Amino acid sequence: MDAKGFDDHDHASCIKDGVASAAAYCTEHGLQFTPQRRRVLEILLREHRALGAYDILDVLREEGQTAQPPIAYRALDFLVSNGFAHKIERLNAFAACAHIGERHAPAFLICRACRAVAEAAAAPVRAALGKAAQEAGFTVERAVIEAEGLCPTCRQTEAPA
Amino acid sequence: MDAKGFDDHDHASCIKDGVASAAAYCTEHGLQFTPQRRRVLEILLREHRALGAYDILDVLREEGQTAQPPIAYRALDFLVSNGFAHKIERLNAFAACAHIGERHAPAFLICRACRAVAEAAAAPVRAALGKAAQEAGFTVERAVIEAEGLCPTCRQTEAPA
DNA sequence: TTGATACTTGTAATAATATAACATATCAAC
DNA sequence: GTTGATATGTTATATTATTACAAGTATCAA
Repeated sequence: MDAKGFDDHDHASCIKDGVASAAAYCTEHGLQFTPQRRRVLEILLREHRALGAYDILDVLREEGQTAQPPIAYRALDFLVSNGFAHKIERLNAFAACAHIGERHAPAFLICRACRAVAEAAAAPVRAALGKAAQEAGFTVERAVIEAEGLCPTCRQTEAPA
Repeated sequence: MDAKGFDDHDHASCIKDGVASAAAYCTEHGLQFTPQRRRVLEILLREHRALGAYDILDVLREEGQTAQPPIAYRALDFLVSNGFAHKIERLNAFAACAHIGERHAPAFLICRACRAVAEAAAAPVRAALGKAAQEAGFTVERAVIEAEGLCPTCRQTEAPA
């Protein structure tokens, strides 16, 4: 898994592929990929950033919808439950999944300067965490792994001249 | 570092030692360990659980104080800034540090059944995370590492008979 | 010991995030 | 087409957190 989000890439196809993958997954699993859910996923896919539920509501309202909070939270619940988006706990916000359809439990890399969020492979991290937990007799079921720092671009920008 | 919180231990001394360590640290660093801050730390130390800011306010009010939200958030900011408490992002809540005075950046083990929170050594976890981030050109400054699952006690209880 | 300065607290108001509850509409399977 | 499950519309409210400003307290130098 690469850390898409910090690299240049074809962002249009990034959105298109994300929606297509989600649609395919829904068909395959008998889930309803309704216009609302699709729209919220598209809004998230537009950015490699986490958006708050109310940011999403703002976008929906600009589009003319009368959007109350449950509209956003329900769609987000659906997207997160099915692996199309992730909740970033540190930000109380949501980001589109960069690898829809692939089974994965990533670590998140959050740039404090540009707010970009990327996913990184977390298997070794989870292994280390599982081991530490085991020593305490603790069984890990889920884990939040979120790093904050500087992405490559912002790191350059911040570097002393 | 052990994962105190799941083990039996002398909890009275646990509170006393925590407060004493914090007091010593404040003296040494020229910080004001005011009654409010001490009280909030004591409230957190009473439990090996994360408490919300409003849980703390409830306790303060029961004690007769007129406690508005900033009272709790200011004290918590102070405690977290100085390493006397940690914010548990997953819970939007705060837990007393189990190792006040020791430099550490732990992983948190959150029991979904009894809500206990323990700290576990996270050096290997952070190393793995740093490596994964580096591959993306990302520089980690801080990391949230929180595992949810079952503590040893609750695991027994949940086990099929 | 006084005044300057920084830090801490009191208090009211409000912002930001999230959920509950219930009515209505749509879907999907029979 | 009826029915049971799923999804949406809508109002209200709960929970978490911050802003702003006034007043009090500690610290330190002159």
